[in-house]
Amino acid sequence: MPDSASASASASASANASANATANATANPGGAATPSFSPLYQQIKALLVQGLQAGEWLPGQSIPSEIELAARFKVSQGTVRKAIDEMATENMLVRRQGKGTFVATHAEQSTQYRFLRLQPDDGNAAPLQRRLLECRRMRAPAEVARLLALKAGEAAVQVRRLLLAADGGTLRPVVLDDLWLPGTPFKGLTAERMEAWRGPLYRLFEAEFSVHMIRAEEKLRAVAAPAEEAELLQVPVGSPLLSVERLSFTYGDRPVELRRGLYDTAAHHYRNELS
Amino acid sequence: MPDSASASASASASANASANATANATANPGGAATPSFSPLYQQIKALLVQGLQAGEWLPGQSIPSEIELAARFKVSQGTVRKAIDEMATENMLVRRQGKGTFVATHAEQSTQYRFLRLQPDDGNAAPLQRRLLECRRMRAPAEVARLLALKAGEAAVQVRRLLLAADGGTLRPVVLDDLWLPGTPFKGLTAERMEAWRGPLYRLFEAEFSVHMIRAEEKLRAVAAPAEEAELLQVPVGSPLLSVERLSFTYGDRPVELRRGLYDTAAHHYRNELS
DNA sequence: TAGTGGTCTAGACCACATC
DNA sequence: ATGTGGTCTAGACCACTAA
Repeated sequence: MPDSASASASASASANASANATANATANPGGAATPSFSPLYQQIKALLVQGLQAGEWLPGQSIPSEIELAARFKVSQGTVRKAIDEMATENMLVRRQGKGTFVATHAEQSTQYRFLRLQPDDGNAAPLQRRLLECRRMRAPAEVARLLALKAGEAAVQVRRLLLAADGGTLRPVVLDDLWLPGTPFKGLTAERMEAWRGPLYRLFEAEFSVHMIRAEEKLRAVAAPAEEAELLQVPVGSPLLSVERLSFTYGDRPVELRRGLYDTAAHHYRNELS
Repeated sequence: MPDSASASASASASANASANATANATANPGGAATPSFSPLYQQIKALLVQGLQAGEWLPGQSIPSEIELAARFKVSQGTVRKAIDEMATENMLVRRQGKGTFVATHAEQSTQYRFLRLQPDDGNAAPLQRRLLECRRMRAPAEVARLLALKAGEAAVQVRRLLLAADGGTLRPVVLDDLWLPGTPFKGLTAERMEAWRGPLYRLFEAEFSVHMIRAEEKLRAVAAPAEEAELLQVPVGSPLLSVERLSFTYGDRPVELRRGLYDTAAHHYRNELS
């Protein structure tokens, strides 16, 4: 981003471009130097991400127009455009022709359950019912602390819940989720708060705790249902279940949720696209 | 862009652009018309895909430079660039600064097993051994024919194989794959041909049958190991296995492979990235 | 040194949404 | 009519590769 000298307002990024290019050219011959170079549009992108992280623009709101951002950062509209393009393909921003560019949110219908890849074998899109089983604050177990980058013994919130599908009048459990959330950002999270909430969990996190999930990694395996989980899912002990361990990240690639789901794939499957 | 008069060779894409724009503007007021409009770079992209499909440039080879393509299609370099950009993000092309743009291939180390999301729980990247169990031509079963868009009773090739991991000196089966391939493009595919082949299967398909997989859809579920499959995978009958049904597509979004894999996830997991 | 892709700019015009 | 993103162009210069 802007060169270190330009401490004034909005930091003439154009000057930086040349500065960076030079730095890059001169740094490499010195040995196995740091990469230490990024194109202008990457610097702009970083600034925009900072803005998002700082809450300058909230999910659902629009960011300034390309022209305005170009003026603010003292670059051409095309450069801003390229920065926004990347952020749009990463689902951090959503462009809407004629209206503006908006901060992505888990509120809209289209992106509501974009991290849930489970779907019914028949195309029925009947949304799943939720049933909260547990929600308590505790010290994060070692493994959880490690994955969430918490200090040993730091506070965490543990949540357990069921997702149920309407199956011809009766509700059949399909997913058993265990969540761990870092205690600090999720200070006021209680069972009541969750029970009262209508809508996706990630929307609650956005709206009430300013935590926006933008990316996740999942590890899948087939496991045999343990006794307790089998009972909750109403399947025989030892039934094959799909285990999905998810680590979700927010803006700075900071992990903010660990989730272990057990999916009953008798009438559902996990859909994935490869390219 | 080029004037609309340039109707000469190579399908002056520019002429289309204006034509399309006009069509679009006039079509909409008429009612719920077809979309029937695509920007110039999409038209260029379509032409490039046609070239790939026709085998004008083969996997691993370079396509003409942006400047040359711009001249050929009578558009600006930037328009060609945008077309190539999209194809690169879809993994159809690979850009290499200073060298050129190349047709993607399953030959290179980096993209060798890009459709195989299974990996060992420890980071060991020891490649899997193969063992071919079966390879025969047959009439495609109804379900297979449907998914591969074959006519009922058309010829297909069925392949069954094991993938095994080196586990401290001994080989342990990890994956049991069942493949169905359309008989026509895979005319000469025999067990001997596959046995003799060193390298990824998809590389063989590219090199010997001109079938290049560029995209796939997978459906995952947890299942209990049936007797026959359990024995092949050397696990107890009823063990939980990850079932992965994959449908792979080549250039025109034509399905060209149906694969059903059973993964033993005792020491491996299926990795996925969500965004 | 020449050729390739990569970045950046400036300006024109189109498509869409809103007032 | 105005403002937004979307497309297209033309040209300059940088970074990388290979001869």
